[in-house]
Amino acid sequence: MHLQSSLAATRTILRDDFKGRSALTDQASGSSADHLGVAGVRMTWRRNEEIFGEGEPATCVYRVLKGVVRTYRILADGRRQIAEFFLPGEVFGLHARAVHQASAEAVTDCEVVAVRRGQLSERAMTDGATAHKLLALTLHQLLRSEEHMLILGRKTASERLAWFLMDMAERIPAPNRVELPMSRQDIADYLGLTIETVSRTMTQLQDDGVIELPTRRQVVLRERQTLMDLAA
Amino acid sequence: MHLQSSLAATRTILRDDFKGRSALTDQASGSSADHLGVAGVRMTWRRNEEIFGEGEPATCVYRVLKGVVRTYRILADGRRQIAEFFLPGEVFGLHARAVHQASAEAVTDCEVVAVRRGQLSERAMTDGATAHKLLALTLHQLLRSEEHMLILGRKTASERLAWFLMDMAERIPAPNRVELPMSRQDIADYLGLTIETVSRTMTQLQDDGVIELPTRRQVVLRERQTLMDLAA
DNA sequence: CGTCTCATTGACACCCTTCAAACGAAGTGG
DNA sequence: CCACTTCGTTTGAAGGGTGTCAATGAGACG
Repeated sequence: MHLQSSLAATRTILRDDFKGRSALTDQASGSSADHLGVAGVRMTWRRNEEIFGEGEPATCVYRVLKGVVRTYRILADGRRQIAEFFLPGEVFGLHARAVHQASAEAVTDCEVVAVRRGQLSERAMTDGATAHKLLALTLHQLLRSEEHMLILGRKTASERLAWFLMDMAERIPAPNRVELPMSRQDIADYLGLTIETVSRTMTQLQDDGVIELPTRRQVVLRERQTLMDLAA
Repeated sequence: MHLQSSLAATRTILRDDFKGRSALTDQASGSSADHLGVAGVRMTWRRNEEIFGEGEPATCVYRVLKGVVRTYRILADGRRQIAEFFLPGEVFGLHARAVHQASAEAVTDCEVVAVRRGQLSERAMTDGATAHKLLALTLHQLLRSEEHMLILGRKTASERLAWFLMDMAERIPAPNRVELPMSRQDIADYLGLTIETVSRTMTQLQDDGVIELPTRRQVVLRERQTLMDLAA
């Protein structure tokens, strides 16, 4: 668990070093952009920077423009569960309470549009279409998290990884080749495994001819059907 | 896995035997009731009866009046993950596209109010308050499922069980005594464990003096703090 | 008192984790 | 351009927590 503890330490450093600064640059670079029919502020975050933390007041809802974001929960001893990765076009920060129940960080350098929750709910109150859209986004997330639960509760390491690869392949439209934006540690924390198991399972899938790993961040899907069967 | 397979078999039998019948009685006993500001139909279901199945058209949103409901997903080989238990007052059936993505069954004999999705979304379109309520319910579910993910991905058997017991204790208001409405198999499938591990862990907690098990369905919380610490 | 279902307990196996070391790619400074 | 460092990843060996298989036990019901 010391790996994750050091990760947490890194995070704290990053927060202290850069957060204030980017908060400024964010404001500076903040050209207005449309998001759910509400004017939003464009913001940029660096790799591993914290976007919001558990317990902070939830002021905004975000949409990813470029890059990838992770949301997660963490235990006192460093055990981390990544709830979701958000790719360009996807919306995160939808939370029930006034206070964030999870943390969000930039997996890669990224650019997002932020919309004030107040403005959004105000608009939703009067505009049925916006309310509907908001509900649809939330339901989509709920749907995904229920599938995620099945993965975490009932699937083996290779099944989890196969599901993950197929899911990424669907979400990043690219024929039989997936560029993974996140580290092995992120994948492990997303799938409820250790980094070693992720690595070993990757190698195993490669040895079986199911996938190919030209570089550490690239995966070639050799036998889609095998992956589909595993992921099912 | 044969235990779960036989469970599946039992379910099929129950579906074939009773579903048609209760569908009739449901209509018969259907007195109108209020739910989310929309008139609903009161329905009753027997223990282990299927309320809706994965893949069926999603016609209704439900609210529990009496009894307990479980929603779950199941794999081809019988592995089952229970997403949530719904207690009196709680709402289920939200998570849906046109077709249900999970199944729902009665854990105990139960009584629910069903509201047509069509009517509900129609009302939500024009009434901001209803839309807001609907969104809040969905966000609450999402919040719970994210915590559930943390449990499934990162916690040990005793931590899972402690969390489960504390959660049930909060939801069923009763001082230091929890009446479990569901079987060990249900608990196992909710927590991503086997029935044997649930049983062993229960016994262990009892041996440690943390809980007491007067009957199989009753749990006395002896050391709430210990449970809280484990569950955290 | 039998039967059925569900729960508990035991013995053993195994998948995944833990601990540890080696490896490799990327960046830095000489 | 090459050592050197650093961080992330891979690989190995060993151990443990949970699963599997099997038998026993305990309520519920007729």
